[in-house]
Amino acid sequence: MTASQTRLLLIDGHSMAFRAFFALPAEKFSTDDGQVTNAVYGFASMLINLLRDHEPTHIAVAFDVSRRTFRTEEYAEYKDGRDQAPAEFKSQIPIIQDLLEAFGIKWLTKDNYEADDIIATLANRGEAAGAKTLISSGDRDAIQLVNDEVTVLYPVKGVTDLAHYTPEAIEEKYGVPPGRYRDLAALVGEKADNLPGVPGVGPKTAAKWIAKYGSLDDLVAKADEIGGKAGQSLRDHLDQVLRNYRLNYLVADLDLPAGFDDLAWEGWSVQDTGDLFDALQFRTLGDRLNNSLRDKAVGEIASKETETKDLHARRLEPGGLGEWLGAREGEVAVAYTGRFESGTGSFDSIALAEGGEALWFDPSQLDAEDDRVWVEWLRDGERGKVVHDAKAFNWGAGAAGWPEPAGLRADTVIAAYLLKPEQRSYALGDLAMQYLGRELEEAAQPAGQGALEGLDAAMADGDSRFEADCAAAATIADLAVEQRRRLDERQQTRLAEELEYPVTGLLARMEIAGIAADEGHFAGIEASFAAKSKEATDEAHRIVGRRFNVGSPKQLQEILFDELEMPKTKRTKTGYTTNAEALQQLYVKTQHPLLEQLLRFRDVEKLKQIVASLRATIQPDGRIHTTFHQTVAATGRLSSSDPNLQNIPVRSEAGRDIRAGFVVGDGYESLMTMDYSQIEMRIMASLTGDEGLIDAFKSGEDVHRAVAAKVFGVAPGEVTAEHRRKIKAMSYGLAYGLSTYGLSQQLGVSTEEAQQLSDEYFDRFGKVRDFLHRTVEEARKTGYTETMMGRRRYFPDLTSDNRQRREMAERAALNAPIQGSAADIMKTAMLRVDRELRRDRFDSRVLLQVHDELVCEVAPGEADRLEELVREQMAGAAELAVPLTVSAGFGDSWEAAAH
DNA sequence: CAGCGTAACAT
DNA sequence: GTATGTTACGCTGT
Repeated sequence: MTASQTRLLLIDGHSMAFRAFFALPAEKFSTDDGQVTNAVYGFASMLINLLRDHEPTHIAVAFDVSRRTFRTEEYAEYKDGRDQAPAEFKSQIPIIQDLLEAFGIKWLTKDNYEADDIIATLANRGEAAGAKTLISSGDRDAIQLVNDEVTVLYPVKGVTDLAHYTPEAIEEKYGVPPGRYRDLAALVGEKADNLPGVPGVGPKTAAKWIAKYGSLDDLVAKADEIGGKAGQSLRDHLDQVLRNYRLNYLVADLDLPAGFDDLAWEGWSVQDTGDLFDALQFRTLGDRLNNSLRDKAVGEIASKETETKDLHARRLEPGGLGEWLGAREGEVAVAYTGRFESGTGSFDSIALAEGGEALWFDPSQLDAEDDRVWVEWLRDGERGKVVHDAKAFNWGAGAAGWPEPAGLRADTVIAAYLLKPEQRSYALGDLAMQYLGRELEEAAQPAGQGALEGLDAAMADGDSRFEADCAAAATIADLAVEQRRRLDERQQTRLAEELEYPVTGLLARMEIAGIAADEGHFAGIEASFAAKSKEATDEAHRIVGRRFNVGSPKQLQEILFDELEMPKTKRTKTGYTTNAEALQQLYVKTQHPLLEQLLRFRDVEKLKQIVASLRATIQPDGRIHTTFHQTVAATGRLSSSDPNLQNIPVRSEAGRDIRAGFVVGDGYESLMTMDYSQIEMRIMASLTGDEGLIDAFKSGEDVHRAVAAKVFGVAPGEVTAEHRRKIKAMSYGLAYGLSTYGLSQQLGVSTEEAQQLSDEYFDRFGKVRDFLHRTVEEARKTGYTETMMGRRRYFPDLTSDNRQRREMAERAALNAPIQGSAADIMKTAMLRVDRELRRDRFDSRVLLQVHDELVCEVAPGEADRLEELVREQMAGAAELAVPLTVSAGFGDSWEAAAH
């Protein structure tokens, strides 16, 4: 490119932003306060590339104003049938316009016209000024503008991969010169614009015709000569084709406020782009700008160390591990690959990185000396480690016979969770992009759950594997630094370092330990559930008079509502609900014996499935090793899967029978369960500071009875069971953001009665109402709620225009600090218990956590001491305004240990 | 036959 | 009305 030449860059802002919006996942690009930024990021990224690669002297970006244009006046259905652009997209357009201003780039709109018309006009002016013109547009209409001086850059994939549409490229792709593209488009139609073409005529036929007849005009004039179905079809749709031809013409002589000279680009503002990128939490675009467009910067670029340091990576030479580790001064980042599941795992490779140095090895190939050094390094808590998914690493370490790694200074998965707890994926590649703006090769993903599978690992050849692993380790190191900075900013360092990171190690041990299962017991109850299920099924078939799938809601609906003509229940998306509550109500109304059998079937079938799935997960060691997820529940709770041991039935007699299959393991004396009583309500009492509620807890009475006594103004002894039931529902409902409607449903009373109960409750416990109110208002202002230990959760929907979304967010915001604080306290308690158990060399151990309950395996002779220890550590896990009481039980099964 | 959404239900 | 995970069914698409 000669420096003297005039080069004009024209961008269709709307269409490129739209492409970016769908190319980048919205959930990975949003600011802490919930503004989605994926389109802005993609657009900025594309813009920087264009500026760097084409060095334009003049630039303009055109935007559509609204869907209504002169084209919709001629053809009302123009661009009809498109989905409404999502709100997450629309909100990004003004930000993109701010971005352009920070870049010193002119952007334009014109009432009644589309962005493409503006572009056509400006291209025209560019031509008059002797400029070479580039048009970046995702709209095919722009193709008609292509000539020797005008090239269209059309997005192929994403927004950074752009095809160069020169006249030759158009000929090649469409079989017509760009000047005839309109003719072709008129015949073929444009789905995106809701312009139907000639049925049966695609680009191939259209191009053939145009080649033969020269132009659309000539083709139309000789339409009668064309034979075949296509020819008839053309004659039948001539009006449509001519309308398409009129509409796809781009107006090239608009009256625009900016002349060609006004489009001259002077450069980007260091200050303004910096401010905007900060606000948008784009970490690396600024550096990319500095590096690729330094000479077009307006303002002073602050000097700064380059973030992408050269990495000196090498493979371990036998016996060299000690020397390499000995040279490390800071914490060492660990990346690993292999297979990991259900409390065990095996490593394929490990890469370590620190200070620009990386070391790679296959841990199964360590020589005796390196193995000794490695084990020693893992054990040494003074040697800091940073890992991406430490829990799975610990499983592998356990399986390899290594000591439990000590000195975990950061886990980049957990840190990402604390920073953004509702994010779905914390894969390293995503975090690298999100926090560092760094692309990571696919093969570099270390294998936690759901990461690199063995097959892929085998396919990656040795060199790419080595490089990818080392790059991953270096990335983990950089990621940890950036995350620590952000956690510091939010004062969440303690939450991370003193709570979440240590919990990871404990969870790994619990998962590795697993809980013993009585397979014989499970087999027995599964058979009994299966027999009962068959009974119910057969009986249901007999009543209906034919066989059908009792487990199919769809078939049930046909039988209940069509054949038996029962009253319709609440609607679901696909019909009418057949859930247990509805069936129960139908039974009350109709007394139909089929309903009894259906309910019985559902009940027993569910239990059967639970038992069957549990049996399937019993490992060869006779134990069930669940996986606890530390980064799934946005409130801070743990979740459990494979199998989920946090939803084993407890309320029904038959359900509790399942718990009897979880038993004490060999070498231990019993199981102990210990749980917090009404922890969420106690937290509420403490957070609200409501004296009445605090009193109720301190009175020593049953708390629901005490609260009911206050509400109804009677002595605790005079509270009826009915009173107590209502108050209990109300108290629990509070923390869920209860509505009077919801309460009335729960209690089976009128909304008036529910409203009255609610009023009476709040009359007596006013501070509770104030607190709930304040929580939501505060969250609306700051954008987030906070737990007792500073765990945050963001609620962008609190200011949504959509009532349903807003109210949903309000209820969740109300619940988050309560449920989340309970989670904080339980995690604290687990660590305290574990610390004491290890300090005093207990053989007993923690096996499970079920939100407000811990299940421990008791070593012989330790029961009394254990109970005292766990009770003390759980009760002392938080200083609340009310006592934090726990209750304990022992038994040789989980069921027997209940209390 | 896999993938996906829905309904149902366990905590 | 909060927060999850698992299962079966039945539709869509390979």
